[in-house]
Formats: sequence, C-alpha cells, structure tokens
Amino acid sequence: MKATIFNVAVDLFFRKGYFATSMSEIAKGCGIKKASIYHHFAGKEALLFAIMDTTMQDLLAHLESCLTRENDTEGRLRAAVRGHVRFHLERQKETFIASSELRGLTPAHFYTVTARRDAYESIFQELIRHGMGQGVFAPGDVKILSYAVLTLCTAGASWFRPEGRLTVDAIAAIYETFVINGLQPARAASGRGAAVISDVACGH
Amino acid sequence: MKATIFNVAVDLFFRKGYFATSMSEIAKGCGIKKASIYHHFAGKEALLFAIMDTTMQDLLAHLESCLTRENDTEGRLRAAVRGHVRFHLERQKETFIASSELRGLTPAHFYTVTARRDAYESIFQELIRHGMGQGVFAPGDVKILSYAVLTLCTAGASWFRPEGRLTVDAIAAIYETFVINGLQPARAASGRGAAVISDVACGH
DNA sequence: GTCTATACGATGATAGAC
DNA sequence: GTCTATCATCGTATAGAC
Repeated sequence: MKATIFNVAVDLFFRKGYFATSMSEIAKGCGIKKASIYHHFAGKEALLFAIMDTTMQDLLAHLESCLTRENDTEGRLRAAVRGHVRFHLERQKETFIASSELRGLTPAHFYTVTARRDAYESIFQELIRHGMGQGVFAPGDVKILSYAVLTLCTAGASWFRPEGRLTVDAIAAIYETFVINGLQPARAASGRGAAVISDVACGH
Repeated sequence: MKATIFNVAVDLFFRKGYFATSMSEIAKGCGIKKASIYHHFAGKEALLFAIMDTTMQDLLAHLESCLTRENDTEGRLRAAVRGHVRFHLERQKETFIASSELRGLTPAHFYTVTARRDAYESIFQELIRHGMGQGVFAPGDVKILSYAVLTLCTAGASWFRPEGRLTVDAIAAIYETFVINGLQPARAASGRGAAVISDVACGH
C-alpha cells in the first residue's frame, strides 16, 4: 500500500502539480480514506520528498553506471547525455516533479535534494571542462553550457508522450548529436560560432 | 493600482508558484485588503490569465520585430534565438510563469494561451524546416529539434540571476552559437552527428 | 476604490474505535 | 492498517457601508 500511495501521488503531482493535489484525491486514487495515508507517510511534504529523493538518487546512480563503460571524453559526454535523456523520458513523471516542485519542500529537504542535483550537474561540468582542455569542445563558459545541455534534455520530460511518434532511443540520439555538435568548435567554412563563444564568455 | 496588483502577483507567482500564493499575500504586497483586488480583477485565475496573455502577446510581437531585420535563413534563426533568450531573461518572472503555470488556467484561457504559444513555435519550426531544405542545417526531425531549441532557451528563465556573472547579451550570444552549431551538419572530420539524426528520425 | 464582515467549502492533520 | 469523526485553519469570493 505504501508503494501504491507513492505511485498515485507521482501521477497526481505530475498531472495537477503538488499544491493543487489534495490528500483526499491521493486517497481516492488508492481506494482508501485520507487518514490512512498518515500511517505510511508523515504528511504531504514527506510524500513529495520521498519521490524527489529516490528519483535523484536513482538518477545519479544511473549516470554513474552509464559512464563506467566509456573512456574518451567525447564518448563519456555522449553517454551522459543519452543516459540523461533516457532516464528523464522513461521516468518522466518523477523527473518532471523533481525539477518543478522544489518549492514545495521544507528548507532541510530542499537542501538535501539540491545537493544531489548539484553533484549531478558537477559531473557534466567536469566532462565539459575536460573536453575543452583537450580541444574536443570549443572554449566557452562551462556553467552556462552545462545548464544549456541539462535543461535542454530535462525539458523533454515536459513535452514527451510515450505513445508518440518517436521512441526514447531515437530522441536520445537526436539530443546526443545536437549537444555534441553544439559544443564542438565551429567548422572552418562558417567559423562564426566558436569565435563568439570565446570572445564573449571566456572568464571575464 | 491595477498595475501594482499585476506586478505584485507576477513577483509572488514567480517566487512561490500560483497555487501556493494567496489573495491575502497579494493584497498585503500592495498595501490593501484582499477584497479590494476584486474591484480590479474578476478573481485569482483572471489575474493569472492577464499575466500569461500579455506576456505571450509581447513575446510574439518581439519575435516578429526581430525577424524583420534579417534576410537569410541562418541569420533569421540566429536573430530568433537571440530575441527569444533576451525576452526570457529580461522578463524572467513573467516568462517563467507563462511556461510553468498553464495548469492553473480555465480550459478556455488555457486554449487561448496555448494557441499563442503554438503560433510562436511554428515560426521557429518554419525557419528550421526552411534551413534544412537549403542544406544550411542538417536534416532531422523538425518538431523535436524546435522543442530542443525553444526549451533550451526558455529554461534560462529558471536559473538566470540578473545580478550574476554574465549579461543578458552574453548569454544570448552563447545560446545562439550553441543552437546554430547544433543544427548545422556535422564536420567531415567526425561525421557521426548528422548521420545519426537522419538515420533515426527522418520521417519513418 | 477601499474598507469591514462574513459566507462557505476544502484543506492538512489528529484522536481514537475496530 | 483502515476506519469514522472532528479540529483548526485557511482558501476564494461576495455583500454592503463609507
């Protein structure tokens, strides 16, 4: 039953939002009365925290398992992007909640979840920084570019439809290409891109 | 006073979210009692709709004004991305609300706002499609790539800090480069990118 | 245009029976 | 572990005085 409550809450928080969802609705979705929920969870916020915390833990573990198989920097970032997109689409509801309902957490829980998120982001930032050092990626502002890469893929969780035209793997491949292309030095033919990045944003 | 209520609501909806904000809080922020708000707005949802609708109208008008100055396809998409990012960072609170609080609208208002959003997205999709036809951009799935471009830049409104390290224009330039690079055909040297896009996602 | 006063429902949460 | 019953609070919104 604890798992049922968890799953129903995930579904409702995803569809209606955390604040717009009531304990009565969750209970109704489980076929019990709302008082019974308090036997399994301390309260509504505890339920939200349980969802977000397990999601962030799983996300971090998933990324680490994706990276163990890769060696060179470009391959590692490609794997990281693919894994990021796959996780966000396959566990769409939880990841959408995790990235949009932070304001519903108590300060202590907020700290815990954002700490996990920061650790996750750091891995991407290290990969990008390393690739720039090797010349695999064009020089640029690591923080901004990492946000670009991450939010780009995270946003997939807000428009993705499982029954839609493309599979998760197809979308992951498109994003992988887009991101790696975006980070690589611009071609000699056009040449405007990398110049703009390094002119404007390289550590001033 | 109507404008004051509007601005205070923008600030609170941005910081706490629409459902988590009460009419009393808005009134307190304006220095009046909550009953007085109903003289200016029909209710809380009317306030949300007013914010979202004017924001989407202004966003669309802004894009059109950015495009009148440009001729070739790449230049037009560059200008569109720059304009998109600038608008989302300069009017951060409103655009964040507009992209995250759709669920708070009545069905009729939801329809109006999403219609404006779809019109906006179509302009980007046409630019990308046109560029692919010319060979300026690599062939690929227009819908997915347009979502990638748009959400990428929209997400700026969720992490941007006006007092931060980089100016709006600097961030816009970084994003412009990243997006155009991401869409262009991959270089001969590496060559994996465009192949993956067209293999996987080109109209099957 | 703003106020006081209030209607009226829904909310998260608790107590205690079974 | 689930129930019924209930609490205290807060929500949006309205009526009518000034």
